[in-house]
Amino acid sequence: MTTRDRIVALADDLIRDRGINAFSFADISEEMGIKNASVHYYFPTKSSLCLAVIKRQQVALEEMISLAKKSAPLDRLEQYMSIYDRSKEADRVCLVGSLAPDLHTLNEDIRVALKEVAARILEWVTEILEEGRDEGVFRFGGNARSRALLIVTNMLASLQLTRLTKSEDFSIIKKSIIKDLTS
Amino acid sequence: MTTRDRIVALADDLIRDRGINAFSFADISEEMGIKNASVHYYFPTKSSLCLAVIKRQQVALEEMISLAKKSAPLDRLEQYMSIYDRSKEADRVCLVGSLAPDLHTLNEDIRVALKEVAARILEWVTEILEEGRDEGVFRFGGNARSRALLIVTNMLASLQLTRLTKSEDFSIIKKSIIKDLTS
DNA sequence: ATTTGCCTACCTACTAAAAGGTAGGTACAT
DNA sequence: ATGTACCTACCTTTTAGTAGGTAGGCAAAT
Repeated sequence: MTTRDRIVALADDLIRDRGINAFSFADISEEMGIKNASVHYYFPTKSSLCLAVIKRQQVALEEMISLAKKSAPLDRLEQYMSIYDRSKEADRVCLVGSLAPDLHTLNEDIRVALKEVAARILEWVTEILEEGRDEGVFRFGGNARSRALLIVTNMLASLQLTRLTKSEDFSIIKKSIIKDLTS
Repeated sequence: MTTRDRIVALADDLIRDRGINAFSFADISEEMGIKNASVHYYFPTKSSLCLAVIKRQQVALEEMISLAKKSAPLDRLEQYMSIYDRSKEADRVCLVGSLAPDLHTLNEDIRVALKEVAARILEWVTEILEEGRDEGVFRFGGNARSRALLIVTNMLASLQLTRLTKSEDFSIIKKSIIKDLTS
């Protein structure tokens, strides 16, 4: 991994651990054993670093979507949920859930990119649900996008809420979502 | 309203607008037309101010719960949801949803208080659901607490996600929750 | 009745640390 | 000899927080 990639990965981790406004270039440079100015060499501003984190997420998301393309709807849904599994293990929240509360402190570029991510996730889950219903493996009321909104909000907030309640609540939420859809 | 109460109300608004780590004592003192040091007179540290915000939320929550006590389950659920309505109108997120992503930057006192709030909300919604099911007005699979987890996560994240998608999505989510329970 | 003293609710003026960011230099690889 | 990937050494602003002062209200002591 290049230094640049390591910086972005570390920033991503810090943002999802404690929020965009609670980490500094010093946190990154110290952790990496380089100097403050060297981080600025790759990312002149904090905004540019944050944007890189989001763009990376976008790439990873597209990769996951196209990798899952051939799977059955239920498998695809479980793959979607597994994104949050990995976050939960490290007690991180998701990127959208970390940045949305601080949205009003972020510049336009970042807001646009974040909106794209949110829209893409919703689109993907909507697609999975539609296909699942057509195939008869999923049952749910309302249209697929409304159902996707419910599921995405469940997943997003589960990482946040279960920081405060019990960790087991995370898997309770996951199992309930699947059960609701398949029974 | 006393100066002290105005400070707490303003801090609450700022936290839910842009996050705990993106507002300063200067934001408060300027808005109120007093000096930085005067805010410190009431709240020696930022943590103590944040704690006061959470305690205020706890009081408001208990007030709402006891005020709603005699209402029917469906009305009580709608009263619970109306908390988020008021936030959505001002494009604010909820306190738990604002602080949870930044939890690792907060001290123990605050974490404990926030856990209490989260637990109390869950308890209340669980109660409403149980009673609604017993009375035959609500239908849902799984136990009441699991269902409460789903609904609370829906509401918490709806404020965050709909900052990024469309505002109408917020009422779509609300209506879907009610419809799922009552059909 | 007036003085004395204390409390509340601010103020001025400051500090130390941390923040994001910059200018310009260097060492090595191509 | 040019670019890449760092570095040293700054700067400015903002941050949370503090020390100590003051003006007015109240209340007991003289």
